[in-house]
Amino acid sequence: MGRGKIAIRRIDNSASRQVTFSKRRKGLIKKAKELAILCDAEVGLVIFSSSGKLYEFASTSMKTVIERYNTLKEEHQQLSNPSSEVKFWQREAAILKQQLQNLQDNHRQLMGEQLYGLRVEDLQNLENQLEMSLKGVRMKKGSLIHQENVELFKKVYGTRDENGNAMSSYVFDGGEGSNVPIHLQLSQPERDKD
Amino acid sequence: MGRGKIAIRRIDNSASRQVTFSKRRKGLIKKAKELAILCDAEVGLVIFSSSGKLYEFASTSMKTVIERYNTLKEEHQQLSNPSSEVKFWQREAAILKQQLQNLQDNHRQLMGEQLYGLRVEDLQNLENQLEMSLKGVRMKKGSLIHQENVELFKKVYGTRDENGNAMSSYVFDGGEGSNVPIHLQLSQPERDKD
DNA sequence: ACCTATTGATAAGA
DNA sequence: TTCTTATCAATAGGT
Repeated sequence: MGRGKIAIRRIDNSASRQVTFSKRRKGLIKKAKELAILCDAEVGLVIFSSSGKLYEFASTSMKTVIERYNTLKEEHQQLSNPSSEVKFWQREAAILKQQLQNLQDNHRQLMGEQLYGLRVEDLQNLENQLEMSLKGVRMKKGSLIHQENVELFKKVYGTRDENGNAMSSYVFDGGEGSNVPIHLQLSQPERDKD
Repeated sequence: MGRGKIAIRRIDNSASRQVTFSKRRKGLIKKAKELAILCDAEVGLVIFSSSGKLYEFASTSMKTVIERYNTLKEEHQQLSNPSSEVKFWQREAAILKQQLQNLQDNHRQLMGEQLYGLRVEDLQNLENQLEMSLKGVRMKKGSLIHQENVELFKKVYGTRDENGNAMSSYVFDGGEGSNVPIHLQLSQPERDKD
């Protein structure tokens, strides 16, 4: 529903993911309200953004909805473990936080940001890494594009080869030492439905 | 959205209320799914029909969502229930783990690895990003090298030893492609902020 | 349940 | 973030 249709998969670009989140969250909550009013239903909706912020809607109250839900599900089993377990999870979280921090710094540098603490040597390493990555990406893109061309070619010319016509008359060498396997995948993977 | 617009208030006719409930419930759940996938959000949705039947959707599991919700709410009103604190840290760890996972995937792609699921379009975006990064890194390296040359120059010509002799007559030009490590490092790198 | 005229939601861009 | 607008998607009213 917009200037173009989009596939339902995680939006890579963080900024547009955020924008889409705002718009769709608003739309979703509006429709939840409408359903509750139009159809006299009790609705509870909880949304956590990827950054952990909470958004909620409840036609009555969230407490009521959750209690009704739990009652219906008869899920009242509580985990009962003491407080030393708290320390375990705190440590777990601290470790993960540190790893995240490191990776994020690394990532920002890879993205060409936050370069201020680096020495020439570090920058050179970064540059080399980026060049390697670029090479890999371009190679992959090249073979992918070629693959699509092959499929197109087959669709146009290659359909009938029972009568002795060659399926294809050209071969892709993969360029610069390409060792990417070529998958001829004519059909799209099925998505879930419901 | 239909043959005519309708006011958002309870539908009196029981039959059409039921029909509308079915249609909109389905639409609402679809959109909840899409939001979760597109925006990497955790979504929980509970719907009780006016006749009391339960319908639900959760991007992870309803149990997880409700626990996260309750934990967050308890946070807001002073924490420190022993067992809920455990849950809090478990959640914290889970969230961090997920973020780490996402970043790692992202990182591997930036490093030119794990390119197999991507479409040409994705690869093009990656390539563009890498080129931008490379540009930034090279620019930074260039200005750093220049700065070091200035420092060197000052040491060579601006500082003499006790006998008035120049310490060195060698001048480094630091041109493109140089990867000779030079440690002058006059200032310490700044660390992170929040 | 299926059909489509219409309204509603929203992707992209400013 | 908000506004606009071209397009795609959801659905109201019928069959």
